[in-house]
Amino acid sequence: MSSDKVAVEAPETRTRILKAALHLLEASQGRGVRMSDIARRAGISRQALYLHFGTRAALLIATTYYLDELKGVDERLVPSRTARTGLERLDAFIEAWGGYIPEIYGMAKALLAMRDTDAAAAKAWDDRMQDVREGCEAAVGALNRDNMLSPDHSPDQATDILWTMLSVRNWEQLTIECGWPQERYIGTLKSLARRIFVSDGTSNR
Amino acid sequence: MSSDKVAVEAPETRTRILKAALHLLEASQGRGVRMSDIARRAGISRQALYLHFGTRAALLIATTYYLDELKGVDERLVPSRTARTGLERLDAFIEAWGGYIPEIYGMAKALLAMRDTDAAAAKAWDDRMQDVREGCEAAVGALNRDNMLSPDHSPDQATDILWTMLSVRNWEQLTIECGWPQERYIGTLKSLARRIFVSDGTSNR
DNA sequence: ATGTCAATTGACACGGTGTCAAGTCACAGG
DNA sequence: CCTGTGACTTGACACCGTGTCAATTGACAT
Repeated sequence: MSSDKVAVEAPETRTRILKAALHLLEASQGRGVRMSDIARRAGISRQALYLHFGTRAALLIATTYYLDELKGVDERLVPSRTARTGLERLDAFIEAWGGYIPEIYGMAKALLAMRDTDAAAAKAWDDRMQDVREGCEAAVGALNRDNMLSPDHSPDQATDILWTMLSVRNWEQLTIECGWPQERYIGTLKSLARRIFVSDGTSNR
Repeated sequence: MSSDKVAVEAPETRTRILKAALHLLEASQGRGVRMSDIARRAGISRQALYLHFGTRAALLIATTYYLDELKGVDERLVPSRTARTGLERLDAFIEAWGGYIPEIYGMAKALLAMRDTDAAAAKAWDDRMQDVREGCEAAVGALNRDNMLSPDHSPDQATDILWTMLSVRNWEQLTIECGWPQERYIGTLKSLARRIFVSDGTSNR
């Protein structure tokens, strides 16, 4: 019925490619996914891939944006942004980002692997991480505004520490290498963050 | 004077190779070091490299052993092993390992990059990290024996956390990306570890 | 009929690792 | 002195994965 242009039969090659890339990256934890694999799964020739994305890095980067859109990063951050207290904000942010990591892990891993060799990939990754850092900064700032930030750390340093704690690598090490279930990861990180950043004497539990 | 076999003129090709690899890995932070680069710097042909090390991974792995020997890892760990209290042991271990990281960073980075694609490299890296983990376990155990381990964490979980805190990646993020000087890295990690693992009420400073 | 757009096929360049064959050179022992 | 032997050299080549190019096809629109 409703005709607009092509639709239905050909779901926009470009998005078919992105879906294929996403699926493969997820399935293989980001390791060993070649352009030809993605092409095959998208049902096109390897060369046609390059008609849409000039470079493996470009495809990977486009896939991250697609993924964000798909998973609704922004909405997930609403609880954090609307938190009333600094403590709530810290918890909400850890929950949101910490819960997002496993969903993007394959992508992240692949992009991270290119970071050392490809400048565009490096920039894309660093931009993303900068966003996360801003989230950390905001949480630390909220804590500070509540006079709850431990005097042991300046806001900047606290941001550095929180940002590092919440890195994809740390998630990987704790869940995949140490075998922690996701809930324990989230729970422990929340409690560690409180213990580290929230000043003593004032409610620690 | 003293003649043993060859010596002086030909410093054992093998070690010349290892030295070359080491130098290049250090100088380039482990990125973009090719077999041909190492060969050139060692003053031999690329193919001759393969007479000594069958594989890039094998060469990298041999280089880590050489590096350990050169830098005397074992001696560095003596203060940690001979510490009288758990607290001392924790501090000494953080100082020893945390101080070792910058010296092996280039190597580590190169090995880490191969980890995802090369099984031998993965095993070598994981073995090394397992050693570090044992150091963490020992420190946590000593703390526990002193009844100083915070009841918030089981020894196993505490080990996981300490091990993750002390990862090369975290060192990289804090010093290289956040620009922390090495002393601040060591100092902050020590204080974080105390804050996290040492039970409240009993001496925190 | 013409043009254009998306895609196809096949071929090829490049960079890096790893392999192979043949040759050189020095130094040993009979 | 001749003959190994071992370390090394040179040159060529295979394999992989990325990226490029040229020629072709088929569908759709004008």
